Amino acid sequence: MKIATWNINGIKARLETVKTWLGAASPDIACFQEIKSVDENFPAEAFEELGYNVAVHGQKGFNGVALLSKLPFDEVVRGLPGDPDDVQARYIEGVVSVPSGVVRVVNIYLPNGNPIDSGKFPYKLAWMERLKARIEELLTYEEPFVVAGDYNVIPTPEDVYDPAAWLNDALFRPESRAHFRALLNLGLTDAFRACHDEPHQFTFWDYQAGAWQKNHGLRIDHFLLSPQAADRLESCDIDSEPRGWEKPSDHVPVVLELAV
DNA sequence: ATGTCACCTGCGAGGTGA
Repeated sequence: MKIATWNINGIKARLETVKTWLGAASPDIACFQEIKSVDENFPAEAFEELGYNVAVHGQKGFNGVALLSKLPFDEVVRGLPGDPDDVQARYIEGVVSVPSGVVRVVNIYLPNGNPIDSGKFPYKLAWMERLKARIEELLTYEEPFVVAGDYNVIPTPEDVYDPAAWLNDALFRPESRAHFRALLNLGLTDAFRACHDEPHQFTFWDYQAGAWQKNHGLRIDHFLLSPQAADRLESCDIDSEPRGWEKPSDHVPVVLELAV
């Protein structure tokens, strides 16, 4: 089973690009972040024509996540549990049945957290604590699950082109990295790092200052796997090609293969 | 590098978020 995650930076601006990539890569499940659309305006029909079931958790103007699956959803959860006052659309879960049982796919758009002297940074860290609590709950099911998405966290200095330049950014602050490590310490596996040890493998290049041309990138889009999913890991790769296309997202897809 | 892009309001260009 092939599962993809991609921050598409606006479905309205990216529909043709996304359809082209889906047609070629043909993942069984796709996790999109930053759809920047309300549910009603998400072009579900365009993806249904490609053979996908569609589940959306959107909001007006920014944020928003969507799940596409060639298999029907047995269950969908919208919104990260733990704070009824949080209105930001950054979380959706879907469960599908596979020959070996079930696979749960958690799709997240983790808060950016900049600037660090604003309320956005504590919101990010609190969101990560709520995510940890949800993952602890899912671990009790002892089932395969993947937590895919734009984490807005650079895990290590090898995951950024110039660590010194990013020390005071919410994506690389020690607090953000510690919260990310706390997820790994629950027993989750960083799928990309389980498959690749080369430094400077990036999933995001800023639109500004020729970042793509200079390979000034970050690795901030991740798959974290439960033990039962990690046992089924076959491959995890970054597809950087779409970053060079016309009208690209600033992120590229990451693709995971699980034996199910 | 003050470097770019997408979306909002609302119809022109500035604000927000990344």
